[in-house]
Amino acid sequence: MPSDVFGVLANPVRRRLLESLRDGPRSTGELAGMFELGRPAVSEHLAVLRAAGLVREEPRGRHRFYHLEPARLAEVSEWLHPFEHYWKQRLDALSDLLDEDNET
Amino acid sequence: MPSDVFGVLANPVRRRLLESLRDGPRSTGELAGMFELGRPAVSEHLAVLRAAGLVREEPRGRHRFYHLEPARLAEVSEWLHPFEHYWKQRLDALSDLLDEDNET
DNA sequence: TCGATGCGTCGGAGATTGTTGACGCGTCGG
DNA sequence: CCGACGCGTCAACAATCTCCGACGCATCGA
Repeated sequence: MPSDVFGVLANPVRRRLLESLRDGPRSTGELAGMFELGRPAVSEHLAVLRAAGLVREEPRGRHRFYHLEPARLAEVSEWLHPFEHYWKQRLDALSDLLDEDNET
Repeated sequence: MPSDVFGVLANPVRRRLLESLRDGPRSTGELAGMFELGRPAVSEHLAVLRAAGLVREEPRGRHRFYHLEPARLAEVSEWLHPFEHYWKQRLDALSDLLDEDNET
């Protein structure tokens, strides 16, 4: 039960769950059908995502729909930012070498 | 031995190692001194970072200096990008809501 | 050459994580 | 009212991570 966002994203199933939810809310069974995993496993992953505040659940009849709540992903983006400057500097130097008469 | 970048970043010690290396290359012992961890543990973490291509090692006498190699962090940034658009939109909508009415 | 230093690596103990099957609870259709 | 459905949760096992002490290898200083 990783409570920190980085730990949550370390699992590929959880990343794919978040990607799927970008297209709109999905029910548990719908999400579980996308993986070759048992439904309890997917349910656990959804619980982890929920505990981390990355999804919100909306009970609807006997289904439970999960909505994307990507606000906490900003923590990752902020951690990444100081490095971004570094690698973009390198990429810029590279593209300067590749085409010198093009400018953006 | 997580080989994927997300798994590597899941560990707080490895994240702090990368942060330290932003200020310039450091030797193993220098890095190990920053943590309340044994040197073998730090050495293992550095091996993980190296296997993921996030650091480069430069042997120098009996020391081994580690350099930051943040290029692969771009994978995380790229994965994050589609969500970034989403959460910035949500934050704007949130401030709009705060202006007119409140409700729990 | 010899001892000390800096480091990686191996084996194993302990903790954490991932997955499954079985079960219970609420909801819908007849 | 009753059986089927969708779902979460629990106990338990398997796999993975993390850490340490012990060891070996290369390098430096004397």
